[in-house]
Amino acid sequence: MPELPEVETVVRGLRKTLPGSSILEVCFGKSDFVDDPAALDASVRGSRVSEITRMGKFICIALERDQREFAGPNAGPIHLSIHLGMTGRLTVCAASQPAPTHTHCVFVLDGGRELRYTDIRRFGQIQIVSPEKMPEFAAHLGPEPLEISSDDFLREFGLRRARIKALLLDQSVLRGIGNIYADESLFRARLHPARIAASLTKKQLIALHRAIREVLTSAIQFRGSSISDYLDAEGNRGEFQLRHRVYQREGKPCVRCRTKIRRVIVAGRSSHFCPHCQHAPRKRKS
DNA sequence: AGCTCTTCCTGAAAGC
DNA sequence: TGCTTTCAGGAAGAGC
Repeated sequence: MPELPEVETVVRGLRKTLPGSSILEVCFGKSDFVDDPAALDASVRGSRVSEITRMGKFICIALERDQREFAGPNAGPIHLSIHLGMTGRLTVCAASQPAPTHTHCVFVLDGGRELRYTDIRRFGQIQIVSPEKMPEFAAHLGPEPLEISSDDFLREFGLRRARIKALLLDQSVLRGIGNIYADESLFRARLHPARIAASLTKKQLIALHRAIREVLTSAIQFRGSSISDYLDAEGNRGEFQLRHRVYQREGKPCVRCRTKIRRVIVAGRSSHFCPHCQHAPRKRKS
């Protein structure tokens, strides 16, 4: 499932071919995951891609719109914001290539190309964000985990009474971390996912901050983790799944101590950890 | 504040 | 073999 490293890889792939492209029209398959498909088409039809950035797990495609074509309040730049959900894929390819099943949104480009959004489960979302709505959009998201300073990290986590795993998954605390990288970071920092953030020592929090940076940086280098359906913008698999130390390794030996990796539900999510390296917190309830 | 439960959706895997 | 059930999970919202 696409998290920060996967989305970053997709964005880097899109940057190779998409900037400067014109969008001729948008075609939908199933469109129940889009608020207003007709409005989306009207907003992007005739626009030109300027730049592509990432905000947490969101792909932001900046579009320039000619004043002559987009009159009045409809003129000016906008952002196309795309969240891949669990199974979303975004690829650029020749229109002549057969579209995979579950391709639900096609941006027809100049030069006989298409930007295709394929999403088996349709948990993703595609929306238009105007410049004036951008601050509000960004306000729902915490800092980038690769940019937050250790001081800010300590401040954010040090006082929270929630379990550390829940906080790592909370996009308003940090943007971009999902289940894979939460588990992998906690393993590397040797912290049990159910630990209360505020109960952690400064040293432990610093170790976690560092582990997050290391895991995400490494995962980006290996172009993400291809478990389930993830493929990058060029249709390639990532390789970081081969380097997972706990995620989806239930019952397999810990790479550090050979103890069997366990899986429990924390914050409503499967959480993989080594019971020897990551000590459970003191019992809070039955 | 933070927890749990529910909803959305499909396909893989388990159960019978 | 073949059908039915269960489960996974990102995010948001409800209710406690």
